[in-house]
Amino acid sequence: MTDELSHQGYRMTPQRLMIVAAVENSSNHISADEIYSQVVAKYPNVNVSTVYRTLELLERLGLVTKTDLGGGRVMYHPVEKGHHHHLVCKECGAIIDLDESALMPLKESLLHQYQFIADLRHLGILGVCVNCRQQTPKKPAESQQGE
Amino acid sequence: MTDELSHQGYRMTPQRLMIVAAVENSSNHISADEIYSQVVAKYPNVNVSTVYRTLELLERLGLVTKTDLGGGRVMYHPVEKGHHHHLVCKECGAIIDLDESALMPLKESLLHQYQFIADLRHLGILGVCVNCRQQTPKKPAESQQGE
DNA sequence: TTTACTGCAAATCTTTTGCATCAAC
DNA sequence: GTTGATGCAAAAGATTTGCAGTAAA
Repeated sequence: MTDELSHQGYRMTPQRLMIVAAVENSSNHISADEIYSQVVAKYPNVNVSTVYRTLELLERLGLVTKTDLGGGRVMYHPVEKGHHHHLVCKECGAIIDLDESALMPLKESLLHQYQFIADLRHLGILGVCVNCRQQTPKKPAESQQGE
Repeated sequence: MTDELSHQGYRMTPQRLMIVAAVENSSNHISADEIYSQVVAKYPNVNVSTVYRTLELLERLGLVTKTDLGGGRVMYHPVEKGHHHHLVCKECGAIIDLDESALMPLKESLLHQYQFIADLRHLGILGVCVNCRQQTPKKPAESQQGE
């Protein structure tokens, strides 16, 4: 990503480097807020607006994608890590990655029945995961709400 | 809905009646903001917070569901009208209703392969609709990769 | 009369923007 | 030295909340 940036003539500032690193090191998806926290830890002067501006740039260059899983928090993930989808557990907030192939039948049926080209990059499916399903007791959900 | 409310001991205020009416009369999905606009037109004194509080109540009572289609606007729709899903066109913003049956195969495969109980009431699928598909082919990067 | 509901204003929370300054090239 | 990038503060947009007054039952 940094190569791509400098290649395209963008300046390589320490802030940018750290933000890019945060996105690249994220397992899969990361919010602007999480990136900000990470960067601030080592570079107390950075501002959130820089994070947003950098993410916007990365998105414009096609290096990261933005996903709105609902709940008022947009997630970012590096394109180079490939596409994946999310099963979001509404009990415990866990995010399970879903293989692309699981959605191909849906994509095809939408295309044939509705002539709709589904962009399944941005898909989050809400539900209940295995663990929460078995431990019926409701945890005082900490991470998510968007019921 | 009004029956249900008064039945449960909630007070029937004119504001509440109008908010409920707005939700019931909406074709399918309506935002808090749209409800507010409708209500304010006839009752200039109502406040947005009343709209939100009423929607929260209706949701708690299981009379409406909340759907976050992304883009920072939450949509509400009456449960009694049955579930439906949305195909959201990212070109023109059109929202196409999708029959529940189209998603049953997905729901089942998620259950079997991931032991995940998908709550498909809250699903919005981004993509490109028929009209926009036939017209100006815009961003080559996006439509090509099928990312 | 009682207290649930409302309006208002102010607070959140996430993201954006204007602007003067600063630093990458 | 240019001018693109940053920090700061303030704005914007959606939603929430504290509080005192009001009206439904």
